[in-house]
Amino acid sequence: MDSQNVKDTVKQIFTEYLNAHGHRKTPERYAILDTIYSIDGHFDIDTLYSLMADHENFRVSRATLYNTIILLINARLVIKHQFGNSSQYEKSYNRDTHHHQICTQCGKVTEFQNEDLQRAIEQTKLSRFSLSHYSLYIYGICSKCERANRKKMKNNIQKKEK
Amino acid sequence: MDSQNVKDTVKQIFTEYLNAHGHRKTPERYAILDTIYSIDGHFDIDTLYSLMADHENFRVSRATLYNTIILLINARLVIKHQFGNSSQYEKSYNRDTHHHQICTQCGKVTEFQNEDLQRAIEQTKLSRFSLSHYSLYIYGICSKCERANRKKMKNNIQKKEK
DNA sequence: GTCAGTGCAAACTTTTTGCAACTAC
DNA sequence: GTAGTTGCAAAAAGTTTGCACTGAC
Repeated sequence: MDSQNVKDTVKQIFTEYLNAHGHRKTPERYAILDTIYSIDGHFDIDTLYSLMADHENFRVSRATLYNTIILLINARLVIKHQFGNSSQYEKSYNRDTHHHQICTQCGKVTEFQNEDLQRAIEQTKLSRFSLSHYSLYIYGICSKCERANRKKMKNNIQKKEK
Repeated sequence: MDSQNVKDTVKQIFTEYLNAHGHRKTPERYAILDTIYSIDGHFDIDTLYSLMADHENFRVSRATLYNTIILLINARLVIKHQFGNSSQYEKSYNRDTHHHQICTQCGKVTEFQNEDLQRAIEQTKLSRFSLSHYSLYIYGICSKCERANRKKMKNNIQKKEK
């Protein structure tokens, strides 16, 4: 599915959601949805705010962004993550299931896919709970920080030997 | 291992950590560690603050709690979660690996264990990344909210029929 | 004695809320 | 016309920071 096709489809899903829940179909809401589906990867409210002001030339208040994102989450078109300080979001329609690798040192988030893992999670029997979605966060040290640490440690030892 | 035994062990681990990193061994730090290892399940900074003031009769400032928690996380004695608004923490030494089920409606967090799932995650090959720990959050609707929703929906239909 | 650590309050950041103005229906 | 939405500013909530004081080493 190409990008425009996805945008049209999510627009339709959102319209149905708004209708079903008696919400109004405002231009702000569609502009926000469109912008979000132009973003690859994660974003936070501030980034979205700037993106809309700069590129789409459509100014919406932060309050509206927060309000609309809640609707989009309920409509299953956006998912919310909470690594780092501010909440991060990402589009969820037509995206491959993926997991997150987070470096505890530099905070860098990397996505990866693993079908076995995905299958294992989805096949897990949950008692008295109807699953909607899930997030797996794997914490550790990325190779870049690992290298930096080794270098640092080496320097420290050399200093001590002096 | 009984509770006192665990407390003694983590105290020892913390002491080693503080020594190794040239940090001071203050009474505040040990009181915080002790309180955390008296708590079952999750807690946030505010809860910890109240607990220490009320039960331990040991007043520490929030700033110190934040500072100390970072040390404890680095010493692998505490892990941090970020569901809901405020950061949640839990002790991590001598705890069984578990996963989290979060109700998107009422926010209730339930823990569950599943060895197959645990094995699948731990066996996942990660490229250029040294794993330290992981969190799996499963989102959905808990049975309680599910029931409430059904009831609500039923009422709505009855209202419309009038 | 020195400097890391602490408490306090102020600052900062992110998110929520109240209210007047606006507009989709 | 009316009630749901929006923008704005203020408030709230959580966390960080600056600074003077304290106490672990």
